[in-house]
This record gives sequence, structure tokens and C-alpha cells, in this order.
Amino acid sequence: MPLKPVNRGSLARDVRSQLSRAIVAGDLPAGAPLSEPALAEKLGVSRAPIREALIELELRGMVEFDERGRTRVPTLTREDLREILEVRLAIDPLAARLAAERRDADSLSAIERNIDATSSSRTLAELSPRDTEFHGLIVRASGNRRLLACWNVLEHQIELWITQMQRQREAVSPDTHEKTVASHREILEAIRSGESGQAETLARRHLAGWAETMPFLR
Amino acid sequence: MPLKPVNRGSLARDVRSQLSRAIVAGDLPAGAPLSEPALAEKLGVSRAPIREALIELELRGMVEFDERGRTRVPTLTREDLREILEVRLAIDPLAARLAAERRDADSLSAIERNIDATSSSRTLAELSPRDTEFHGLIVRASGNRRLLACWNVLEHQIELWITQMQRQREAVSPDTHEKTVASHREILEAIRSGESGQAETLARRHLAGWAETMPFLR
DNA sequence: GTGTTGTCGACTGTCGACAGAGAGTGTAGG
DNA sequence: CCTACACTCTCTGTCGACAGTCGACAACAC
Repeated sequence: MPLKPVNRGSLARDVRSQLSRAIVAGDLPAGAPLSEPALAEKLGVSRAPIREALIELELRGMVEFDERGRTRVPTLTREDLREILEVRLAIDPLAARLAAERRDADSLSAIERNIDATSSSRTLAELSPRDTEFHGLIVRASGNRRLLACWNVLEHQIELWITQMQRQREAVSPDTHEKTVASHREILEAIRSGESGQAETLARRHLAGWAETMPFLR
Repeated sequence: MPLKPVNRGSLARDVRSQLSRAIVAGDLPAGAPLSEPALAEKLGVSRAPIREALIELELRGMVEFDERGRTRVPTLTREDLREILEVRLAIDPLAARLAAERRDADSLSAIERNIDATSSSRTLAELSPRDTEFHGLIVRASGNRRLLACWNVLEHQIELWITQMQRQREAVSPDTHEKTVASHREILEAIRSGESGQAETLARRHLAGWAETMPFLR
């Protein structure tokens, strides 16, 4: 029986992922202050790992500190989404281009599996994490760690915004769903065949097209 | 020992800026492990604010944790610089375009003052922080907080790389210096007059031109 | 000499505790 | 009835302490 390395120093990391999950799931309501002692008791740990987790979540835009140090889940506005999309319009196409220049086999198969999972999603609650994951996989496939760091700043904010839209239970229209999957597959094929310019263009169009389905962005 | 004890109140923030300063100044040598107790004693605080600062510095790429939790100042390679420039080639032009679309008076005058300071810098040690600041001011002027968050991930890494190049004491050739200032001024004027496309193009060319002065990038 | 085992020191992850500050509340006085 | 004040309660920022773990090194066995 092969021995695997054991989990080390998992408390703070566990706390972070639990809080992260709870936030995007909407279990921690936006706006209300998060009390460190309360979180610590709920999670059965002391305040130290809670604090470490909160600091990281703040840098990733999942919580914000008010002027007196209290922590809240931010309420994302139209303006916030606009900002996120503006930056993603720079990041996503770049990531696709770099990924096409590398063509890493492992990354490609991971993306492939993601698309399969996406195509079998039916509700927005299923689809949207897959979609976020798709774009994250491309950023990873770019091999640029700084680009990944930038992506990490945005990644969860997108999911949080979708949650706050309160529309997760809606079924995705078959039309939208089909278009998304087809578009993702196109991008993957451009990457796989090394057509970096095409991958870049497709990624840009994909995101811009999605943004246009959000008419309230003005 | 350029680290000095810190004044009470907002300890963690002070610790972070002191460590940040010490790192980009090269006072904390890259590669060697940073001991929390040692830092705590040098700064006259307990380990708690030290830890908070280190977590933030890690997310900003100024320190890295090894698999066992020990902290080190990373040694940046050619590859790292290439990654940074790749991402900046996406961020900088976008920031310039957005800044031109906003044309905020306060931002414009801050940039103006920065250019004046730049033009009176003589050594690389003086010039390079001004240059970093110039680009940071444009990102701020874009008004996009997510873009600023991405920039923050990169900002200090650039300064750190310059430090590790060990060339701060070199005089900047008058030619290079003049070109830099002229280029910055061009970008500012494009922003001031609201020519967003032009600002974007100039910002891209400016950065690409600088990258070409780094022949070892291949 | 080489490989193994035990010991020592140092460091990280985590915990509980305390002081200061602010918000909310109840009460006394006008 | 309304205001002002004092009290309480909770929270954050910070501290010191402890346990587990790891690397270095010495002692030891073969």
C-alpha cells in the first residue's frame, strides 16, 4: 500500500475553504458583520486561524473590513460586476493565447473533462461553478503564475455576484446552455491546435457575448 | 539592521510596510528563511502582527512559504520577470484607456507631479520607484478597484526584481532617462485629452519598449 | 567508514487571555 | 417626555504560552 503525504497545517486552510464555500453559497449573508468569536465557535477552533483566513479572503474580495476592523461579506453592485468584466476582458484572452502557446496535455484533458461536466449541467447553480472552473483552468494552462494570482483575485467574486443575483435555481435556457458549451469547445480546440490568435479572439468574444446578456450593465 | 521598532496602534499595518520596505530595499536577503520570532523581536512586537503581515506579503508575491510554513523572500528569475511583463502588457494599456475615459483632475495632477519628480531622478535607485509609482497612479486613475487589486499583486515584485538585479546604483543614461520621461508625458497627455485609444496604444508601446531593453529575456 | 538512533534547539500552528473601544441600553434628572 | 450619562456587552488587536515537528548533530552500532 503506497503511503501518501499526510495533511499538514490544515486548520487555517480548512477554515478558509469552509468560509469561502459558505460565502459563495450565501450562507453568510452580505452586509451583516462577521464576528470572529462566533465563527471560531461555530468551526470549533480559536480565533487565530479564523483571522488568517479572513485576511486572505479580504485580499480575494470575498469579505471586506470596515474602518474599525469588522468583517462583512460585501454586497456587489452592477458597478462591481462591470469592473470585474473589464479586467476579465484583459485576462481571459491573454490566458487563452498563452495556453495555446503551451499546449500542455494535462491541462487540455482537464479542460475537456470540465466541458463534459458543463454540458450535463442543467440549472444555473450547477452551470456557473463549471463555467468559472473552465476559465480558471485556462488561466492555469497559461502557465503564468502572476496571471493566476490576478485571476484568484477575481474568481470568487464572480461566483459571489451570481449568488447575490439570487437566481441560482433558475433553469438555464437550452439555447444559452448549448451556446456556452459550444463556445467553450471552440476555445479548447483553438488552444489544442495551437492557434493562439484564434484562441485569444474566441475568448474575448465569449466573454463579451456573455456580458451582453446582462442588459442592466447599461 | 534597518528594521526599527514600530509605534503602537495599527501594528500589523506598520509591520507590513516595514517588512515591505526592508524586502524591496534588499535588507532581508532572498532565499534565507525568515524567522517569525526573530522578526518579532527586531520590530518589538509579538508574532501575531508579524504573521498577519507575512500572509499579506505572500499574496503580493513579496515572500513565499515553503511546504513547511517557513517564510522566505523569493529569488526572482528571468522567467518571473517575463511573467510579470506578460501580465502588465494586459493591465497597463487597459488602465491607461480607462483613465483616459475618466479624466479625473486629482489623478491627473498626481501623475503630473510624479513626472516632474521622475525627470529630476538621476540614478536607477531614484528612477525606478518613480516609474513604478507612475504606472500605479494610472491604475488608480482608472477607477477600477479590481484592476488595482491585480496591480497590487505585481507592483512590489517589479521593485523586488530590480533590487535583485543589483544595479540600483548605476546611473541612468541620459538618453534612457529622457525617453522615459517623454514617454510618460505622452501617455499623460493622451489621458488628459481623453484620447483613450491613443493612451492605450502608448502605454503598450512604452512597456514593450522597456522590455526590449532587457535582452536577456531572450 | 557508513548507517542508525537519540538528543537538542528552534520554529510554526494554535490556543486562551486581556485591554481598549464602540454600540446599545437602561436610568436618572430636567 | 426627552436628554444625558453611566453601564454593560461584545468585538478587535495584541500578547505570551504550549505542543508537535523538523533539522542538525552527536553518539553509537556494524
